[in-house]
Amino acid sequence: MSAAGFRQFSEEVNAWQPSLLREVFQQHQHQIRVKKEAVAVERLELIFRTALDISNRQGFRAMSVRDLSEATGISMGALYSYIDSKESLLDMILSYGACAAGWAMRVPDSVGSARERLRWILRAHLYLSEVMLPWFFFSYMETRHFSRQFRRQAIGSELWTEHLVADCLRDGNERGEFNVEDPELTAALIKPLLQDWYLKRWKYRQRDIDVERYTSTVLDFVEAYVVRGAVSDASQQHPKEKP
Amino acid sequence: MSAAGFRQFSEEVNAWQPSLLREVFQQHQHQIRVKKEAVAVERLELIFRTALDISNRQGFRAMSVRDLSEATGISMGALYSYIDSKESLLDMILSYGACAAGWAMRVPDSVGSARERLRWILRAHLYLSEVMLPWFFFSYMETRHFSRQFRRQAIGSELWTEHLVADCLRDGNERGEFNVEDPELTAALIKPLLQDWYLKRWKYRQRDIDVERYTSTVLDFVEAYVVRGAVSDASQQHPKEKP
DNA sequence: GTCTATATTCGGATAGAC
DNA sequence: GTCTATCCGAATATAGAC
Repeated sequence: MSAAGFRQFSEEVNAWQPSLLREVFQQHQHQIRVKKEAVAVERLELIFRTALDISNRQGFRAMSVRDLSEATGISMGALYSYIDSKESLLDMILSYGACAAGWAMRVPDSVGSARERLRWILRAHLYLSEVMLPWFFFSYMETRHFSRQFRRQAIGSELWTEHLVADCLRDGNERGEFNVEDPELTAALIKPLLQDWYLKRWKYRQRDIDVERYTSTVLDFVEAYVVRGAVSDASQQHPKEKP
Repeated sequence: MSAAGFRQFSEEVNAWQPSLLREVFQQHQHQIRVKKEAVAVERLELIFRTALDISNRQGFRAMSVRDLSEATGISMGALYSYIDSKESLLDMILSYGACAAGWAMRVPDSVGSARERLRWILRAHLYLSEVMLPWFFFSYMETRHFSRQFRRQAIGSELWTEHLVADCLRDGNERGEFNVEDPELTAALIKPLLQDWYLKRWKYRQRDIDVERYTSTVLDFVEAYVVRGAVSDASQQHPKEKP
């Protein structure tokens, strides 16, 4: 998956959505009484989208299945033939997003410089969270209410991104591109900069800051710290963003 | 309020707790049937502490008043003579924390350099959130479930800190201490670095990172960006932390 | 596959004895 | 001021007709 311009990234992800939904349907067939894939996938998309929307305003627990029924226009009875329980709805929503994220965040093998890889990772994370904003917000805010199993999963994915960044920083240190005293702690500090984009989306929307502007500012912010005092620092003090 | 060492800061805040509780009691007397201040203040402290604890694990909405009754050892009936309703409990908890925050974040007039003022603000915010961790976590996570009125209040206080930082950055630009292209956006990016401390406390505890270590890393991180290319940059490239 | 109607559980709030 | 017992509305989940 390339992370060049946001427009292109967004189109690539959206082109994948249908096959993601089919995968979720197949993985959860034992919880879904409806058998026709075409019908189910269409309904599931509506159910997930609506559930995320309501949950992100009121919280998942506060969303009654009745609310969901009314908002989707699907009756209580029918709804319960797509979901086994409210818990299994949560289950499906989570694996839906996790599938998408796992797929979109595959770092390409093209080595390149550590700096370029760092940019790729941060950019991909920000772009992905913009495309799947409701899911990212939901996942962050509801994690602590999950069952043990799901919570572990969510925390694991939080740490996974962090390790990806930390590895990149260590690599940059070795190559003389970066000069980072504590790569783990630095990676930990970079994470909330990525998360703020989907947690405070309302604020950035109000201020007319789009995802590309935010991304390039974060990259600047991070790079100022990580290249400070590095061997190849002088030549790249104020690098132009390469799209 | 000084923000020198964390220990000292913490003691100063804790010395104020009793009078804060008394103030909350007096402000909410119309919702509290119990009249003796001494009794009420002691019980309220227990109620708030326990409510924050349960809410931060399960969410405020998921915490039943029965849960709270059992955890505090106060019967349902007695509990309802301290709170008018679950909503008014929320009300009291919020003003309790807001009082404390408003009091502890008064920036001292001693001008000093912009850099020193920036340090003071960030440090005070981090230290305060460490002392009142449960309240900060609660306030962040539950804001979106609040009623219109409380939500405005919470958002206002989010923006207030941000403006404080933005002003400081603009001032630093004028003095030639900083070189920040967009003070508002930069302040917006600094905020999540402060918030991560109380949102992911478990992670930092696991890694044995204490509040002073975290604070000095954040200060380094932020300063690398804001002083980059500033007039007085050269002389202060790698400043030692002054306690 | 979808609907309406309902069984059952749970949580907020109160009454009234002590 | 504190307790026990209870009311009542709301939410999950299901039964059974179409």
